[in-house]
Amino acid sequence: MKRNTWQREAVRGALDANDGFVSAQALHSALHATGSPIGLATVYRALADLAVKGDADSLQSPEGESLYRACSTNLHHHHLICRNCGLTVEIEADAVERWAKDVAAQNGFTQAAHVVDVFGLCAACTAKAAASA
Amino acid sequence: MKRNTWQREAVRGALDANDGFVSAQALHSALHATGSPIGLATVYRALADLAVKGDADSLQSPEGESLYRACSTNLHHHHLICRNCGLTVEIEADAVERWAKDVAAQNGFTQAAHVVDVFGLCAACTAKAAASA
DNA sequence: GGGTTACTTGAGAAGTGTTCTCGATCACGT
DNA sequence: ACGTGATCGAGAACACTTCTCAAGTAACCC
Ligand SMILES: [Mn+2]
Ligand SMILES: [Mn+2]
Ligand SMILES: [Zn+2]
Ligand SMILES: [Zn+2]
Repeated sequence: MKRNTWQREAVRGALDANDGFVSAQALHSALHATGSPIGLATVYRALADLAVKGDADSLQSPEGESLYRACSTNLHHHHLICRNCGLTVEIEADAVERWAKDVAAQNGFTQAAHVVDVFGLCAACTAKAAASA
Repeated sequence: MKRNTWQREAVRGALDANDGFVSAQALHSALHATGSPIGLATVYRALADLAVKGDADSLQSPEGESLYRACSTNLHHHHLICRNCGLTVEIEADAVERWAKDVAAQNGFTQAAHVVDVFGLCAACTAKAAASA
């Protein structure tokens, strides 16, 4: 049985307050900035739990860090992520789903899972980069 | 100018001898097993160089480890990977390429890159798993 | 070939993200 | 309230990767 603690609520709240993908450490810093004394290990545990329960999506940044996000739907979908500010657009593509399943089956693979993410610079960050260049 | 050392050749050779994706540490172990005294840092450096030159493909395992592979083509493609034995099938899918480009453009994202990998259990590993179950 | 020089190597230290340990704390059913 | 076991948090431990720097050596020049 899972207990309700202010720590778990704080993590969920911080996730909800962020619209992009964030790392455990970034979330911990954000919480500390608001005065919360929550421990880093607890943030990691809470995020892992949320991901397992399906209440949060997680992915690895190109640099290998685990990022989390409270998504609007718990249906399977993918993401278009700004590598500068973390802004995220949820995308779904049945064609890609079918393709992934088919390519695995055609090669005799079972228990197939896929990683499909698109990283780029969002419009705002693109404009900012152009201005400072 | 980049020098030719037996270390670099050894890494390239070990990569070529492997048909699946392997980690730097696994490659280092394999080399040591053959009696090579090559250093771990050197393996990391050689693999990074190969990846930059386009002579090796790299991706992150679901566990966050960087894996490398000498692919048969240096054209853009993706992979179907056995998460048990590392066996890899190279796949290309123009439809996915187009989709990735379009979804980024439609949302105002620039400099889009995509991560598309399929992980599963190859036929052999599937059979082995069934037999031991 | 011998000398010069800058690139490369490797052992270990350091860095980074994440998980583990374990005594203290606290949620929750009774 | 109480008891009990889940949860917390500080720091240690871990796994992977990169850095440091003294020693080694490939490549260029003569
Ligand atoms: Mn999908
Ligand atoms: Mn592609
Ligand atoms: Zn952005
Ligand atoms: Zn396999």
